[in-house]
Amino acid sequence: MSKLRHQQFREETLKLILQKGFKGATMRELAHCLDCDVANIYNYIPSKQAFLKELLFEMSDHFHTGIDEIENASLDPINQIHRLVRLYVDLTCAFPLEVALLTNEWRHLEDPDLQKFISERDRFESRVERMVEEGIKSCKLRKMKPGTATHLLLSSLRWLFQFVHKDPGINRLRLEQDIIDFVLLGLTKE
Amino acid sequence: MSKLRHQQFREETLKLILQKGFKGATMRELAHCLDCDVANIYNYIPSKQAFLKELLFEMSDHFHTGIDEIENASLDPINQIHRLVRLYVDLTCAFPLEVALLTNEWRHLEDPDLQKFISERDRFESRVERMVEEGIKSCKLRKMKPGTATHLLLSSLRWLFQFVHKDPGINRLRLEQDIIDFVLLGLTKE
DNA sequence: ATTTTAAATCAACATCTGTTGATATAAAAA
DNA sequence: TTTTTATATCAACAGATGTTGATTTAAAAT
Repeated sequence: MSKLRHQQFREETLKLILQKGFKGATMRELAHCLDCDVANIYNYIPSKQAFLKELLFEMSDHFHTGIDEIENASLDPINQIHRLVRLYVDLTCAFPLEVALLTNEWRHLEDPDLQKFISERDRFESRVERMVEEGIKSCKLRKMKPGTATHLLLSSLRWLFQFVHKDPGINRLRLEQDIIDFVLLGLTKE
Repeated sequence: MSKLRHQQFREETLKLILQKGFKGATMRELAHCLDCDVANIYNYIPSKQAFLKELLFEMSDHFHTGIDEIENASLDPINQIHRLVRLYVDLTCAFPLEVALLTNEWRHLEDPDLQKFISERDRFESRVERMVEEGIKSCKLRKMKPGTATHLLLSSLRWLFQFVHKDPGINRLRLEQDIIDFVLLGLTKE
């Protein structure tokens, strides 16, 4: 089992799914991209659905592990958000196509995986919301509804993979700083 | 041609597409939702693809018309961005499911419609970027790469329909203000 | 009352979908 | 060398997919 071929397979598949969506990316078209027969693909994965499931939960775990570390570092709210942004940027730069999958294709999971995924996703958002709440309570953050603030924060981060996809050689540190500035300071000159 | 039934058809279809994605929402399942026969649906639309196409370009036009007005009002950059946020919020509150379609399903268009859509979308983003550029040049906005600022701004707005979908009775004016504050001032207390 | 239009139903189509079983070749391990 | 393992190919299936044509019922317009 050549790791290299596996890697190439994974990348081509994710590229095609990004372009056409999970349901739109057919096994036959994928085989054409990989320049092999359809049946051959099943030497790499048990099924299309299993491929989706594995990658989604793998990425979900990465995010949860990352936020574990942030929680355990006992930082003040501002620095927690710093770290959260950095987590998102780092994961997106390391796995842009996988993050795109996470954002776009989770609804094609089948029950009970779908329900499990949704609850993990909700749990992640709750953890972020708790940080934001802390920040507002301690007056480090501007007073606003924590739910709204959390959604806006995460919404800003969700399309990061497009940056990285368009420009793979992007300066990660610069990107991190720009996003932190946007999220914390907004667009206006203070 | 009962307008009411048409409206109901449109809404059920969009709801199903939001839940399952365009390709995942099958005609048969849709028929089941509408409690009618599959063939009957074709009294309302010429084809699934035509339905997608019509709604996407309808929404795209709404956004362009909105930004036309903003450009013609000769406002300063800050107020232009105010108005842009309001445009997004208003359209999302008026057509939440259609905005979701615009965000999630455009890649299922077929050529040449797909190409046309993409170029319209790029044009919209360019128009926003021009506003942001103006703002930075005239020192009303913080100095940063206009491309990054634009993407972050639009990214924050893109998931608005989730707010509205979760809570249809949401206070539109309050939402507008919260978003404007986030986008312009960020999360921190100045 | 008659004509026209909309809305619904049924069975059926051609095509595309993911997936499999049997099998052959190439590479690696013993 | 022999044996095992990874990789590839072929043809095929069972089920799902969007869509159609012929036909009927219900409503609206004249």
